[in-house]
Amino acid sequence: MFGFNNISIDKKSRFSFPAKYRDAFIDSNESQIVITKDPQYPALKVYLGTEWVLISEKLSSLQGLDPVVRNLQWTILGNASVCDFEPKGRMQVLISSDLKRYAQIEDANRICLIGMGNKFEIWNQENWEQRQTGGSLATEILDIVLPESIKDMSF
Amino acid sequence: MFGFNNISIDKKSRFSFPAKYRDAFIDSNESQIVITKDPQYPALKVYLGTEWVLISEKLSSLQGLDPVVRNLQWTILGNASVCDFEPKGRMQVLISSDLKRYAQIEDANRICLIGMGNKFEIWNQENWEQRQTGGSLATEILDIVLPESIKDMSF
DNA sequence: ATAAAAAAGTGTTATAAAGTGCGTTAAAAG
DNA sequence: CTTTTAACGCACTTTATAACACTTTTTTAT
Repeated sequence: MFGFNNISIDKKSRFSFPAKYRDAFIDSNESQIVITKDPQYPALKVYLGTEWVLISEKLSSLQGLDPVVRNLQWTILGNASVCDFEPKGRMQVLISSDLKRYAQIEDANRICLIGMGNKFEIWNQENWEQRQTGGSLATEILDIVLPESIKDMSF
Repeated sequence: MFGFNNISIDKKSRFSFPAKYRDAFIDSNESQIVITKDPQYPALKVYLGTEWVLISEKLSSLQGLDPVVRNLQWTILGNASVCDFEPKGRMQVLISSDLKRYAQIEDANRICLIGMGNKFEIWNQENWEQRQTGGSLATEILDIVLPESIKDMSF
């Protein structure tokens, strides 16, 4: 599941996955999609349900009394939106207004959906272009030393 | 049970869980909800009854002569408020005035309910936003070296 | 101590907003 | 030209919340 897609988002804040990914979803028997905040950029992460189980279980098992860990738990777990998903149907997914605001796509009727292998990212069109041309965004949120416990995790 | 929810709290200090969590509550056969203080932040922890049994039993079994442990026991166990809860009904829960004061939501008519997997957190809206945008709150209550006995616990 | 008043808690209903499902049209691909 | 895919529009369903009525508990005054 790779590649760049510029897709529409309807009045009710739904987008649908491009048909080219359908077989991959069917193969891994997905019935849920999880969208959450990217901890570093004003963008969203989109996980397959099966992948989400692994990530969320690992992250929530970490010691929350460590403030850095706690922050990541808040960002990733605390903003996750779980959607039912039918790979054989329209493959539509709703984006909550909070997540839209975070990714700066509140008023957009097009977004960028980028396939990154086992996950996707959703970007505001201008932000994505700026990133690609080497420009830096105003908001790079997580700029801190990571504790050992999460150094081996990839989100 | 993940994700951010900005929900209303009525004049009588009740809130109701968003409907999207209903199935999870029904599946794990919940009949009680426990609300207590967060030991580090001016926020509340919300546990499912089944989860609370595990946490409270483990925490109360720890050696109370250690002042850090003792403090956690006081905070978490000593402020717990158990509510009857019907997953098939309105899923309403009352917040006591003590807990409201602690979380700085005494006069609020909206709160943030954050799903963190096996538990929820309740935050005052401004505090939550400040936390998310990297701002630090005046009160980080527990900022000390943890004893071995609780390093493997996650609250 | 008792009655009245106030406060706290419980439950119901109505309505606007949010979310879902599906058919149709438009566009792109083969 | 035919088939598939993407986008749009509309109708229906579900959900959230405010308003109201009623019960129980607590407080106050006599």
